[in-house]
Order: sequence, then structure tokens, then C-alpha cells
Amino acid sequence: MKPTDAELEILHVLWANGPSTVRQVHEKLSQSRDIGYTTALKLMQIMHEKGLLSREEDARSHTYTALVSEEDTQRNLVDRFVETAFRGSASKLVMQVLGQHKASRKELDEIKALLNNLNRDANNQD
Amino acid sequence: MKPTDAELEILHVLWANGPSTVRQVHEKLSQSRDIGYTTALKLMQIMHEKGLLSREEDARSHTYTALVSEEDTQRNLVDRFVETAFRGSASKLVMQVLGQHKASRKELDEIKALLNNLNRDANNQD
DNA sequence: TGTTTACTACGAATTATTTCGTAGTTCAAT
DNA sequence: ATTGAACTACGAAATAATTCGTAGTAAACA
Repeated sequence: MKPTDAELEILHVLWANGPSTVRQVHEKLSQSRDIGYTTALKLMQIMHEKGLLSREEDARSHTYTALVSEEDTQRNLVDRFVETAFRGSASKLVMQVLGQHKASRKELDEIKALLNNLNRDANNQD
Repeated sequence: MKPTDAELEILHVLWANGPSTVRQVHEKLSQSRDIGYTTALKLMQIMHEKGLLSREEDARSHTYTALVSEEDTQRNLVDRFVETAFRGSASKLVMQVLGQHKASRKELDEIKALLNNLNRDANNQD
């Protein structure tokens, strides 16, 4: 259920480009780092066994599709990350990220809008 | 430079309680999960070799101190995490966290205040 | 049809992380 | 001085993740 780092790389390619063959995925990955074709293949086979990817067997090659959504996966990863790195304090994480990373004006506005909505619903909490 | 999960557990104990012996750390860790004394010992020895902890050799036992600060470590972890899980989009991470985790009223207000400051400085960006 | 090409399958090496057993040391109490 | 308690050191097993080589298969083509 928790994709490893290498698996995440592959998921990102599939999320961005839709269903793809091993060759297509491998080509994308090669742009950012050294990785053998059979390494990518093996990873995708393992991910298929684990149920992370579905596979359609075309004539020559297989076409793989992500079975987990980007949102769900990120939600899971964030949960774990908040736990292990911030001992459960989500707001500490947010403060850390906002202080550290430059977000664009538009992004900041979006975040503010979201915050206002949340604030409206949080009156019962301390 | 990047602590593993087990190492993070130990760092959290040391950050929370200050310099401690292996026994003290082990007792804390035991409260949340099964872990042998020598496992904790070995981890702390390795962390010492890596330069994550300093060690003072007292009469019988050794007292270990975290050499990396909680803030610096979390900054590093967040950087990596934004990269691997969110392809570099920090604001996407923030949105995800805020949408998912309940923060207290006070925390939300703190975040809003921080955001207002940031907003003031972001006029040169899109 | 025989050869080349583009694949998949699979085993196994490599590296990283976590775990703990055993042995040895030091100190304190009998 | 012996014994026992509380440690450390170290090797090595167990597990997990990553990597790739080699072999096999099927389609394309000369």
C-alpha cells in the first residue's frame, strides 16, 4: 500500500502521461536519472503483482495503468510523513513548508481561501 | 545526512528529553513499540559514527546528544518529501495537509498570520 | 524460412536498514 | 577475590529495496 521511492517515480510518470508501456516510462525516467530498461520493467512487474498497476497485454508490449490515484496516494504519504517526521503535528509541517518554500502569489491566495473555509468550521475547537 | 525512520524515532526522544543514555532512550521507545535494548544501542552507535549524535562517556554508560536540530532535520525531510511525493509543488502539499488534518483554531490563526506576512513579500511573483 | 529486433520473465547480486545474540568490560556488593 | 548487574562492542542474520544480466518468445522482415 505504501509505494517506495522508485515506485513513486513510476507512478508520477503514469499519472502525468496516462497508460504507458515500459519503454515509454523508461524513456521518461531516463531523462532525470540513469536507470536500466529491465530495472524499470522489473519495478513495474512488481507493482503489478502488488496491485498498484493494471496491465493490458497488447500485441508486443504491455500497457500499464496506475490503479491508485495521485490524491489517495499523496494522502497516505502525508499521513505517514506527518507521523514520522512531525510526531503527528500537521500544523507544524505546514508552518515549516510555508516558511521555507516560495509559493506563487496565486498559490498563496488559494491557500488563504482554503484556510478561511476551514476557519469557519473550526469554531468548536480550541 | 538523511536519518532513517528508526533513527528519527531516536532523534525525537533526544529532542524531547535532551541528552540521554541508551537505557533512557530504550525505555521511551519501548512505550510505543517492541524493540530490544541492543537494537537501540546499535542504532545509536551507528548514528554516532555518522555524526548524528555526540557521545559523552560517563562512568558506566554513555550519554548521547543529538547533533542535528529538529528544525534543520525537518527542513531537510520536507525538501525531500516535497520532491518525491509532490514533484516539487510545496503548495500542493500544504493544500493536501490542510484539507485532510484538523488543526486547532489557534493553529489555523497562526498559519493565517504567517501567510499574511508571506503575502506581503510575494508581490513580485505571479 | 531464418535472422533480427523488441519485448517479457526471472533469478540473483547489491545495497540499505533493522534486528538481536553473544561476548567482553567495569563496577559494586558480598 | 568472586559473583552479579548494567553496560558496550561487534558480528551477523533477517528483511526490504533496487538493480541488472541472461534467457526466452513472438513479431517483423529480408
